[in-house]
Amino acid sequence: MALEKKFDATTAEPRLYQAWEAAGCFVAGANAKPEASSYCIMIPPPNVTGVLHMGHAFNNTLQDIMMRWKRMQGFDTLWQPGTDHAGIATQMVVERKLAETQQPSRAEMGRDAFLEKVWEWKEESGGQIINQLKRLGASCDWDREAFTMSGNFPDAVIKVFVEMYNKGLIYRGKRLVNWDPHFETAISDLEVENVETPGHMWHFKYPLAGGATYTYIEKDEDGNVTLSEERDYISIATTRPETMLGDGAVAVHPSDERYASIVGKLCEIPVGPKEFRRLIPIITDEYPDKDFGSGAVKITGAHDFNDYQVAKRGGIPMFNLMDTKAAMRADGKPYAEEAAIAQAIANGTQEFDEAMIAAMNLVPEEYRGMDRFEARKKVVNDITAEGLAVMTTVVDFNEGDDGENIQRIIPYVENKPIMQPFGDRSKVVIEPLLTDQWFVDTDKIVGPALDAVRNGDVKIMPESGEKVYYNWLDNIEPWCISRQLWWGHQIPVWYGPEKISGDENLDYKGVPLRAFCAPTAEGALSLAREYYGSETDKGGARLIELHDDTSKLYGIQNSSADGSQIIRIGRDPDVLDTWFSSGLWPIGTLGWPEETDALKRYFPTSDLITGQDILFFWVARMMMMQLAVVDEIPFKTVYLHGLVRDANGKKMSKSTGNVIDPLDIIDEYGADALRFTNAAMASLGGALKLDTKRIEGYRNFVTKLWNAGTYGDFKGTFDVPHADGVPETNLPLNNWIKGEIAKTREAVDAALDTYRFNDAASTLYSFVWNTFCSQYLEFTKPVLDGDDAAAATETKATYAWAFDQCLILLHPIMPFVTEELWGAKERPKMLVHTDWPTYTAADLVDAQADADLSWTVAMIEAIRSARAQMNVPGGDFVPLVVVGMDAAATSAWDQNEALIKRFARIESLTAVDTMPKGTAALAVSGGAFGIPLDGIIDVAAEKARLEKTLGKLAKELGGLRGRLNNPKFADSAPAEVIEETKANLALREDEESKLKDALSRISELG
RNA sequence: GGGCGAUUAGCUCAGCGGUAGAGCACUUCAUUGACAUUGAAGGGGUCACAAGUUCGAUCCUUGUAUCGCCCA
Repeated sequence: MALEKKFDATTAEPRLYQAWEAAGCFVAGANAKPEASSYCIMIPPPNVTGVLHMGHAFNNTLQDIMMRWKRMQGFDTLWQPGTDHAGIATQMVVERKLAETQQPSRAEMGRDAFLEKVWEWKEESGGQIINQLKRLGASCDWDREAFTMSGNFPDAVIKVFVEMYNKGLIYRGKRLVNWDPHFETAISDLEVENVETPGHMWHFKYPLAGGATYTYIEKDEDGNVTLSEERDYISIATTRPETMLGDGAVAVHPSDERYASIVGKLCEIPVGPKEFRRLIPIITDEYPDKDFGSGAVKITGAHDFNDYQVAKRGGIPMFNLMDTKAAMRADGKPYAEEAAIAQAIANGTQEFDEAMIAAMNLVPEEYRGMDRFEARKKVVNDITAEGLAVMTTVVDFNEGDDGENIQRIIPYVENKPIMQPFGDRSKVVIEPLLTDQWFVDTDKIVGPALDAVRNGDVKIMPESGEKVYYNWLDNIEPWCISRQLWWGHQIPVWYGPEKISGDENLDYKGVPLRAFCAPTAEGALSLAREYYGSETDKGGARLIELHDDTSKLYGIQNSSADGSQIIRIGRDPDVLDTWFSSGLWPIGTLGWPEETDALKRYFPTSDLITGQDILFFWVARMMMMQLAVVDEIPFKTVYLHGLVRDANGKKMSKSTGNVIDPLDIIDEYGADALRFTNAAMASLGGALKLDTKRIEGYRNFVTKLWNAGTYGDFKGTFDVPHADGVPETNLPLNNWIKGEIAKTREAVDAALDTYRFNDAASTLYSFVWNTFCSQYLEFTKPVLDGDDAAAATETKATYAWAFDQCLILLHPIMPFVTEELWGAKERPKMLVHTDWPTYTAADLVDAQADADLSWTVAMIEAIRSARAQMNVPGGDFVPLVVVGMDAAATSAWDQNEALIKRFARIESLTAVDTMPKGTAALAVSGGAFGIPLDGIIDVAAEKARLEKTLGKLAKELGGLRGRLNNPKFADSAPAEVIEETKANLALREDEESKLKDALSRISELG
């Protein structure tokens, strides 16, 4: 079969991929040797809404290289693919689509109908990334494609929740969480992006209760009084005035002398209707920074994470001011009533509990329903109008009518950058909000995850990743796992009213009090029956039912007409954080909790290849959860890589317009070129800057390989029948290339063994382009074109074999072009399942051939260099002379005379006693070689050339001699280093003397 | 503020105790022999700076400067 002149990636890639799939090449265990060890990679599941971007392309190229390599080696392989349901992202996409197509909104259609729409969307347009991965050549076992909302996976997720709940690793509580007002759900702290944003710091006066005053004294570092005045207020600085309505206290540092006299007193929140102003205590806490602002801070436990801690420590009530859209609350009793109760609490005359505080709305009527940012403006204006803003004096220079300076007194507002939290999906400002949420008690499960890495059971690469991992896990916070969404795994908890202790009465206060956690509704029912007592126990007086409207959440206590009691339990409407289910990806996709064959064979998995940006989101959580659930590590090695950036190192983003679409790249350059580029970029710890020039270069490499194929085809090497073994050879040329291939195979394996994809790629690039094409291929020409039939036959067979080895070794990185070339002759197996070679350099390197060919290559290069610099016309054949040629050189010459003559354009070699005048000298070992150029030599050019070479040599010699002359070097350096240095020196000295001779001879001419 | 990292050729990056490599770009030459998506030859670097360890430092240690990322 004759090869096409060019490789047509566009048509070949889909054809080859189909052939692999049709033959089941990627199925788990395909091509495994009997009794093979397993090798498994879990794909980092892309969002079901995802489209392939450069990061995926990079990540999956590396995984595919490992898979294909291991599969050829005969491991029992599994590359487990699948997608993630991606709670927020998917819900967002479907909601947007409903809006675009004028369908009822999510709220209008209700939970069940909406979920149906999501599933519809998923069937129609979800998972398009899967087909895009195929275009990249990803050799996943698609028969096993998983989805976090399908098959056994949801059951596994629910089971884990229930087990962790029963072990006390999951709890529910009212905590301050990051609230996304756009999606109206809690999110975890990892889903918050803190961005420095221009902001303001306002300074307000909180008047002391009852008009009390104190002497406010400020001192400098030396204790000298710089300010002393009577004040009837305490000055507070805040970036969030709208939260003042929920203040529970003002805090100062215990060592702050300025305020010591008023600690314990009450002050007034200077906002809201004057007759209902609340008084709050001035307390001490370690949190305020004396040097920041006035040193006094307002404590708003329900709206700030630092304040929350202070409020918890100090037993200060936390008043929630906002609704789920982060607008000022509009529910509850009139402000006057609420404020009175709050005042009673502050005075200590009213007891309070969490539920009571949560129900209170301390937003004055005039603010109710207002957007939080509008409310901020209004608070500032109201306080300023009342004269309670701290004022400052500014001077407008030369602005007066007569050019004089004007002094103005204005409110003191600092313009300063503040760290503003944004939702990573919604991009709106996150509001800390006090809500009931489910948490994983990470403190209890973090230990084994840390130990597994510390003791080396799991290795993270690059090593710096381990440090980052420790740092995060050592300081881990509880993980908020409930989301107020519909798309996801609904929390398997049903609520009913709590029993009053020791009594059979039920205490229903409108909030869920008793949780029943079970995998199914039936399970929850039976837990509830057990708890409340069954109907028969109560003489038929009590009936336990499921409430069907989960959005109403909670169990309801009813009494029916006959006096019997009906208790309803209702399911928690919330769903689990997507990362909770992703955290179970390894066991979940392998069929857990069933003891499946796949689980036994492939778990724990081998390598995890993923982006360092999800080390915390995913890797750490998989570690914690797998260890918590099945007490085993999920994988042995984690390979972390960076973000793919553009050629200038900029993050690719739509708004910058620098996004490179991998599918466009595949269309233009072919998947192999993209894959090779990815491999070449993948140095451990390096930045990933993608330059299309580089892709173009590797596309050229694909062409180079193809052309080496067409050369072979042209010379008949594809007529040589396929053979698995290494061919027997006699010609030095063929002996030599076998050794070179063995060295390359070892280098590639060593590189892939240590995940140095870039080393593997550059080894192969350099071998194929330089050694194979520029040298070996060229050197076969005289033989294949020559008269020695036996030599030609041997060389044809060797070329065929050697080229096959190139295809095999390149296949993991460039599967398409290699499979296509492989298929150009009859083969026992497709390349994808061809055995990876195990020959070694020790087996195949022929020392003599190696030395001879190296010398030959050096000789050709030296002659070409001299010719080019001496301006000897390229086509001319010139004579070569030598003085004192040694045995090694003679042997090498004899073996490879034809090659040197052909490729360096030499007509003859003559041994002479002395160099003829006007000879261009060659820096080659084994004798003083020269090209006689009498008459045509450019004396000046030759002198310059020799001097330059001598200069370089002198520098090198200086270093070598310096070392050897240093007695300490001889004492301390290892023997082989000394030997090597000595040998090197001798060689260089010999070269130098020959060149010096040449220089003096040429000088005679000039 | 805490943590992690980077600084090597014009550009993008490898390397790593024995004074430096690749690709691209650049210069010169080559055009019927697998390949112009090419071939041949060549220029270009006190490896950020300073001190230390060492026989020897681009590499190890410490410090400085600049830049990046993550977490507050």
